[in-house]
This record gives sequence, structure tokens and C-alpha cells, in this order.
Amino acid sequence: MAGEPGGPAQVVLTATIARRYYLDGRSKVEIADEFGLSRFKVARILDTARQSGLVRIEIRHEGEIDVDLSARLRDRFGLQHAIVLDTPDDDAASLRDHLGRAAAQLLAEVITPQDVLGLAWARAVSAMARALPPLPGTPVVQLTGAMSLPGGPDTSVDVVREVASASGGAAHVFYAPFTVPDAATARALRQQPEVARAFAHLPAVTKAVAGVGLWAPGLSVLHDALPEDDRAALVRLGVCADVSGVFLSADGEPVTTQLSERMIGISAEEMRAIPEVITIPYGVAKALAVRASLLSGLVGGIVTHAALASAVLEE
Amino acid sequence: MAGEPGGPAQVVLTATIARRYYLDGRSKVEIADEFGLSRFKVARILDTARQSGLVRIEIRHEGEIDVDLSARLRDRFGLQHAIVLDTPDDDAASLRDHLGRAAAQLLAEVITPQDVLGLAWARAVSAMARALPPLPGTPVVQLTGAMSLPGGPDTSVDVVREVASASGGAAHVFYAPFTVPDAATARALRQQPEVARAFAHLPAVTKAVAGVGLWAPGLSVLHDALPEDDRAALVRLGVCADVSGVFLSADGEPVTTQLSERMIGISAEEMRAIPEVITIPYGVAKALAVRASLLSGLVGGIVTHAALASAVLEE
DNA sequence: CCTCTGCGCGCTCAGATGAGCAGGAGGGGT
DNA sequence: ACCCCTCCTGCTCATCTGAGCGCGCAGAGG
Repeated sequence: MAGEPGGPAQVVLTATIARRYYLDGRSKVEIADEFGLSRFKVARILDTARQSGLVRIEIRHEGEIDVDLSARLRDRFGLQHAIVLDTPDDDAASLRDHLGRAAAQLLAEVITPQDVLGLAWARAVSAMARALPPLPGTPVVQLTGAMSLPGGPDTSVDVVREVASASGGAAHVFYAPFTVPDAATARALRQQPEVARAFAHLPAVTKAVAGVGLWAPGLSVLHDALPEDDRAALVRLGVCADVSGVFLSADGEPVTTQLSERMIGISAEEMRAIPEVITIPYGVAKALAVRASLLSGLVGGIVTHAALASAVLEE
Repeated sequence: MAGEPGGPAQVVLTATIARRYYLDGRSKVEIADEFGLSRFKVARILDTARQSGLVRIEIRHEGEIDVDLSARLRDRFGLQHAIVLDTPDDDAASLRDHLGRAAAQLLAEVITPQDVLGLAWARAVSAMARALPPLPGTPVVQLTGAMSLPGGPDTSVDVVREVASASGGAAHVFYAPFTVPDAATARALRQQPEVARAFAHLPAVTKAVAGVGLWAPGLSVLHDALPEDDRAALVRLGVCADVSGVFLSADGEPVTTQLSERMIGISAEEMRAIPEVITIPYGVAKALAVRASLLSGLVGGIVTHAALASAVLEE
């Protein structure tokens, strides 16, 4: 690699020319005139300078974003946006806050006044809402019913309201549980004016933020909220991940379940119609679910941490 | 410096584009097509990437050559070649060997079969001779008479012979002391056939290697070899440096001395006629003398170490 | 001695690039 | 509501740049 140039004078000349070109921004023609060389000679010297490692170009970000992992994730799964934070991930709460802040910045960056924002409930979405700067009057639509999480004060409705107040836009909310015991109740709830009105805005949603869960104990709030027979039924159907209530197999295919008829929330088809769905997953254990969500094509943006991103990228 | 880009998505996009451009070598047009941007936008993104420090280009040599100091020395004094070694300089002997090797490489690099090489005596020149690779038949001319240095086995003649045997060219040598007690003796010596024959080749010399001494005790072999009244006389004339017997004031002007009439060696005019004279000074104490030698315009090449180079460059 | 071969050099020409400019969107002041 | 100011964007055109080509020189071999 190194040691290419013939002798010390060559080394010094090469380094000087490299400096003029790369650091002083002179053109090769100027440099050729200055040193009495042809511009081709200068070009060849610069080539050897790069090949020999005398000129080193590195791309490195000072902040907490791992640009390399981000770009790889983005390329690998054809995403619109991928943000990987290089954050210590031992403490789930602080990790969630970090990701929430980054997601808030991302959302603020990509959203336009023409957008309609959809929000599904997830703890990371709640963290994002807290960090959100003022948005340009974007309407906010609630995508899922409420889930009772012990110790969590924010409900779906609260988060949507919070974001809408940050944006100054309308908040389309409804009060209903995420899951109910039977399909008839679900149908009835969906026909309630409040719920129907909110869901009518669903086709207009252009950007959404959702959570991702691995279908296993402790890794999906929805999973843990369901009775054992429902959990097992979905396992038998090959469910690997849920994206705010949309169930996916390990290779990212949507799985049709009877449970869906008993849920008040967005369907796979409706989610697919949303141009960009952003997820904020964390925890290496969820790698399989995250990969499923990315393979599904439902998800267009992801905000996560380095360990999980690496795990997802591994074969 | 950092933190220029608007948001995380912008950071990732910028980093990805920078990677494509600087590391993958894609053109801006290709990148623009790939990301659906105009090539101008790509160019601007790349500009911000460099300004923000996300792309860092550094020029650094692995070996012992300090390319930065070398180039500064070269530019500052309009030299043809400057080689500054980043070598520990606590041990004079090993430092001399290092410089000698580097000078040998430099000489081998810049010399052509058409060149005629002149050699003045100096310890560093002797070290160079030892490290010299085969040269393309260059004739070698002795420039100065011999000096008796206690403990030094090599005389001017030996060094010239050694180099000539490495080059396979003719060795134009003579046996005569550098200084004699009176002008008449010097004139007589110069007219000796052997001496005259060697000096006849002087105008043909195209490259030479010489030593530099500071006119003070212990920093110039010539100074130390002269009686006290001669030393003092030169000090009174403002002599600061000697370049293989050519005396210079602190600002690099040649100083005419009566001593010159009593010396068998090259004159200032003859030295100025040589296209490139290379010196191999070492020791920070000689900084003033080295600066004088570089200001004089007599010297076109220098091989030295970082500490001395820095000292010379300081105002 | 001549010829062959490989290498370094600079040329041509098409494509890439940069500087400067004009048009348009957004934001704030009156 | 209106205007001005600024920033952002993409255009034109002149210049710069890279890929490929042919020349000439040095060294090997006949």
C-alpha cells in the first residue's frame, strides 16, 4: 500500500501536489503550470498519492449518528430514511429517549405542510412526541385503539393530542380499546361516529410513526396484553412481528388472523397505502421482528440503535 | 465547523453521497441520477460535507519524511529539493547516518547520466557516500582540499573515490590541504597539474553535495581547524556560516575574506554556477547558518531533520 | 548492430465540473 | 395585503478532467 513513490523527492513532490489539489482546491491545470508539469502527469501523481495511502479520505460523523450503519440499512432494505444512533444501549429508558429525540428531529425534517401524520401507540412514539419541535400545522390521525399499559400514563389519544398541539393541526382521535373480546363489538365500535370519523382520514395519511414488536413475551405490548390462546394461535399461524397491530411472518408477509376482526386499528392494506411509515425499534432481541418489518415493504423509515441495526443486517 | 446539516436524514444522505463520490469514485452526475437530485444539488451537498468536516482529507506520510516541513522549507526558500526527516535527533552519529541515507536516496533519484557530481568534504557527505546505491556512470569532482579531522578516517579524496566507484564514473581528485599558511603556497598548489586538472572540471559540475557550518566553536570543522586570529578576523567581517569553505553573512551574502586566498577549494562564484548544491545540515544550533545558506541562493537542495527545519523556518 | 517489447509521456475528445446568474418560494416588516 | 429580502434551485457556458491512443525512449535479446 505505502511506499509506492520512487524516492524522497518524489514523496515530497507528491505530497505537495496532493496538498495543493485536495486541501488548497487548486485545479490540476494550475498545479501543472506551477510545477512545470503536464496536467496528465499531475493526474497520475495524484492517482499514486491516493493508491499509496498518502492521501486519506475518511467520512466520519462527530455526532451520535452512525452514518455507515444508517446507509447500509437504508440500502439493504430500500428505505427512504434510516437513522442509526451510536448510543450505549444498556438502559432501555434512556435509549428510548435518545431514539425518540432523533425520531422527532427526523419527523420535523421530512414533514411538510401538505402531510397528514398518523400515529400508532408505542412507548418510543410517546418519547418522540415529547421531543417534537413545532411542526407546520400538520393534521394528526390516531391509527390504533388504546392499550392499557401498567405505569404508562400516555394513551394513544394523549400522544396524538400532544403531537397535534405541537403541530398546530387538527387531532383526529377516538376513545376505544385496541382489542375487544369479540368481532361484533369491534364492528360496532368501528361504526361509532367518533371512530369512523377518525378512520375516514386514514387514506389521507402520508406519514406515520409506529412501533414494532417481536411476537414473544415481553417484546410486544400487544402480545402481552392478549390471553394465552390468542398468543398461541398467532404463533401457530407463523406470526413473527407486529407493527402496531399488523401481523407479519418472519419473511415480512402479512398474516391474516381472526384476531384482526377483534381489533380497532389500521390494517395491513391501509398501512401499505401510507407512503412512509417510520418505526422506532430498540433492543437487540427484536432483530427478527425488525427484519420482518423491513422486508414487508410496509416500513419506509427506521430510527434505531447500532446494536440492533447490526443484528438486523447480519445474515 | 460540525453540525452544519439540518437534520439526521440530511446527515445520512450527505454521508452516503460523500461515500459514493470520494470513496466509490462515482461522478456527480451518476450520484444525482441515483438519488434523484440535480448534479448541482449533489455538488452543494458535497461542499457542505467538506466544510462541516464530515469528509476529512489528510495527507500524511507513513515513513520518516515530514512532508509538511519539507514542502514549507522548499516553498519558503525556493529550493529544488527539501527532505526533512522526522527522526529522533539526540544521537548525532545515528542522525548523521539517517540523513546520509536519505541524501543518498535523493541523489540517486535526481541524478542523471549527464550530470557531473561535485563533492565537498563533510561528515554527513561521508555518511551519504557510504549509503549510496549504484549511480549511472556519473563523473565525480573533488571540490575542496583535505581537512585533518581527528578520528575521521575518510578524507576528501576517499569520499570522492568511494562515490565514483559506486557510480562507475571518473574520479577527479587531488591531494592538497584545504587551508595553507600563506597565499603564495595556495597559488602554487592550485597550479599543480593534479589540482588544476580537477579544478578544470569545476564549471562542468551540475550537482554538488556540501556541508554547512556555523561560524562558532564546535559547529564548523573549518572554524575549529583555523588559528584564533583567522577565526576572529572572519567574525569581524560578519561571517555567520561557511558552506564548504564559502563564507556567508547572516543574511546570506557571500563575504570576501583574505583567508580565501589561502584556501584550496571552490569559490562563491563557482558554487553559484552549480545548478544544484545539496547540503546535509544537522543540529538545531546551526539554524542561523542554515538560514544564511538558504538565503544565499547558492543552495538548491537540503536534507535535514525536523527540529532544525522548524528552527530555520521560525522568524 | 538492429529489432522487439514495455513503459512513460502527452495528445484528442467527449463527458464532468464550477462560477455566475435568473427565477421562484418563503418569511418578516410596514 | 403588499413588498422586500433572502435563500434555494437549476440553467448556461467556459473550463476542467478522465479514458484511451499513439509516439518515443530504454533495455533485452537476436
